[in-house]
Amino acid sequence: MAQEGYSFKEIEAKWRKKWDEMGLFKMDPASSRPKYYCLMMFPYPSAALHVGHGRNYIIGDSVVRYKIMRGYNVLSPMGFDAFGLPAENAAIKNGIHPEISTLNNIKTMRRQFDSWGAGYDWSREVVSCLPGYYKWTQWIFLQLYKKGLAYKKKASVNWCPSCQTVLANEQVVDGKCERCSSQVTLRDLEQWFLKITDYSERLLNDLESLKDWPERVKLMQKNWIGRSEGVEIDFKVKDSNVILTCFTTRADTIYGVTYMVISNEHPDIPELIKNAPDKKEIEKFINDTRRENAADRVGADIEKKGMFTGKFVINPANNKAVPLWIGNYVVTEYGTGAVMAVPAHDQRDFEFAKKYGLGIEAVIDNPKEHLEAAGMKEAYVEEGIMINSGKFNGLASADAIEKIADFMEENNIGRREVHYKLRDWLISRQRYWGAPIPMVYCDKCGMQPVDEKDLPVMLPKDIKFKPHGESPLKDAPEFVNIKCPSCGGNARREIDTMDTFVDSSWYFLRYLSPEDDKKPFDKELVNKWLPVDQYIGGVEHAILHLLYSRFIVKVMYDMGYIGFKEPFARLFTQGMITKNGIKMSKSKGNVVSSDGLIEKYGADTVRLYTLFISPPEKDAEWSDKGVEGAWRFINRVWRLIEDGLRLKVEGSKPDEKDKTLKQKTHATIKKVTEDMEGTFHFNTAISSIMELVNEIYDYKSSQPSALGSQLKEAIRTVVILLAPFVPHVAEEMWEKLGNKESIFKAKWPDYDRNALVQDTIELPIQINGKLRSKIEASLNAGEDEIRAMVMKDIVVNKWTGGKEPKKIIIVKGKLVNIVI
RNA sequence: GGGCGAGUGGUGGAAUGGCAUACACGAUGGACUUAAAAUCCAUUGGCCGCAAGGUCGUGAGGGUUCGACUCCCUCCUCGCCCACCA
Repeated sequence: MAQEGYSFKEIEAKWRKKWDEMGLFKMDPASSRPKYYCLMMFPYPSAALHVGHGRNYIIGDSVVRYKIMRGYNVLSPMGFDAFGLPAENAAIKNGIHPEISTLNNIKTMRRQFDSWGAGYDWSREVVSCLPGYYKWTQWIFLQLYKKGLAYKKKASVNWCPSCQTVLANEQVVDGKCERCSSQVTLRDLEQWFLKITDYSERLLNDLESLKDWPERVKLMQKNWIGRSEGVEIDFKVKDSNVILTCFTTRADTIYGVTYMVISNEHPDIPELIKNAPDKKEIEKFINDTRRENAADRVGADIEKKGMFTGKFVINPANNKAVPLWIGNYVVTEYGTGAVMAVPAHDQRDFEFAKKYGLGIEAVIDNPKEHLEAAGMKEAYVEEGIMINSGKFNGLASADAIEKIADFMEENNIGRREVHYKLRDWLISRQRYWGAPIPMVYCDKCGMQPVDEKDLPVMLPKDIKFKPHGESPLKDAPEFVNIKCPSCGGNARREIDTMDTFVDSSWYFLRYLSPEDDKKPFDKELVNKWLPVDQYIGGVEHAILHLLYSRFIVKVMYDMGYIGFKEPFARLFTQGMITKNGIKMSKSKGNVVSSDGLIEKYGADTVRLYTLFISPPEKDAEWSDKGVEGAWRFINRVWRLIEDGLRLKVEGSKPDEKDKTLKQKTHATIKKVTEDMEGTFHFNTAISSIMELVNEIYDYKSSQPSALGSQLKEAIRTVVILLAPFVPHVAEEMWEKLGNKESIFKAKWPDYDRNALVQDTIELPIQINGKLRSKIEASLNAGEDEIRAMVMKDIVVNKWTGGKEPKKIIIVKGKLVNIVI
């Protein structure tokens, strides 16, 4: 229990007030110190935060405080990603307007940030649901529209029947709605898209420039963009004018094509089947499988289904006619929606061919074991030697890919192409609580953008929250009905709002001039402060949020609004805190309230434990007992200060104990500094400080009366090194040690290289067996003694037996081995 | 199915080629106390041993090396991301 110990309540309140007064977290625009922009992903405002949330902000705050101590002019802003579904869903349920609940939650969250001691420059707060912000989200939409990067099309979209809204592909998890877990269905709606696919290549290539991003995140982005090089090949449909183009990365298998299969949404289907005798059946098949596809985004192991169209296509490589099928396993949006099927060398085609009795023709031979098409149990997808492929026989398949591509291009039957998995970004939401899309529809003049000077398009406040499949804005006539900006006649507003990922794709630019009502961001300021030096957030945003932000930044760059191409120079993704092995959530009933713990132990204890629990990029299991340990440690240091104040320093005789303490002190500075600069492994930084504290206790108990000056330095060092982690109590201790200024004005200590123990010494020497045993016999000798022996006996070369040892291994002062 | 990561005491974890288990939690015993709390001290991987000490030990098996938790190969288990992307 926490009743006996330092009085954290007073101390924490006292120093928070001080920091506020001294403007510790206010960025100084006039400063000449080097800048450091440390950005936390701005949160969605939710009511009750737990220790898992706390971890994110505590990590960020520790970095910020460390950088302040290192003399940087730090920008550490905070804001709120305040539009979004939960507030609107709550409004439907309990009738409280989203704006009211959201602003209330923001208030609560600000208080909780405070309670963790997390410091921000609140004068720069950004709240995405306020008109002063979403005005500029709308402005960004208009810029994209101007550039032809925003367009509308009818699209088959994921529809959540429960939320009554459209979901992005990414919001569909295992065929279910990410938020409410209802089964997702398909719907055709006119939707707004942003043309992120225009930037596929650059979004991919520029990943390389992001040296300080976790490889894992870059890989996820890379896979998401999904670039593949291949060939588009034209197949003429027999007895028809239609030419079907398919995309393949395996042009080497072209001679093995035994059928072609197109998606059930392929645009040429009506033309292809218009005279088919079983047209009705085919149409039924198409409708059935489309419905299944929608329901079965689960993916896993859907049964492959297909139907013959009655048509044949001509393989341009060998002029053979092969049947044309419609299949449920062809992805409409990828490539051309048509696939040349090579059952012998593609597992999916193999399964399909087996099921429907289609031909299997081997054209790549396995060099290890000859392939017989008849006996194949699965497709052979590896490289090999070309067979049954006309003039390409005998080539290695990898070479044949190039040769056949050349052949296609020369004969104008195909061409090299690059395709991406990345799809355009669907931003329309049939929802109220988001930024209205600034477009107008006039019966006479058609669709047109809202004039920039008329922004923002304000969200009306008086709204009925009754889901009916369209935006609630439809029921706000004063919003919908306006005069056409061109002809002045009757016109309607767009009633869809934007995906909140649009809001969050540019907020980091707004922090530099949050109040500016003339422009979204200040070119000069953002060019000075961005890219963000350190971005910190959850790995769940590793793909979408980061990709969208990178996209918007590139567009702004292309339009000349900013001078940098990537928003975030360095990225850190932290793990979440679990309890009983699962993520904390109200519904699971495993939430550890941070307010309660802070009440009991104070913010510093909660911070220390949170940082100590595990390396911050990993998930970590919460333990209430562990908190007690952190509390004990802080009190242990606290007592050290109080004792230290009573000590009389005797400036005399530094002995062996002083030397050890000095070594430990400097080793600790080195360790903590390296962890702060590099991996953010606060857990090992803190444990090394704990070791130093233990060392100090040892020192004290061994020399209770005569205490050297080394003790003072060690204690002072402990306090400074602890400051980023437990700022309040560190300040208090710093003051007790007689310092007048805040510890955050103190200089972070440099370590003295000479004071450290040299870890390993490698000496190139010669040696024979006799000396070896002699040295081994003195393994416990000090480092100097071993070295002396080496010098005396070996360098003089008296023992050389013709053998040349590679090195002597001495680890931490002891001979470990002799390499001959 | 593909990609990535991880597997170390009772627990969280440390060590990235050099004393395996730092630091902390928990546990056991002790000191202090009328008692409790707090604090301090000792022990805490397994096995053998009264002890000194010995021996085995980082998911399993093999390899490289004077030396492997660490590097390489095969396999097992778990986690995350993607998933019919031709």
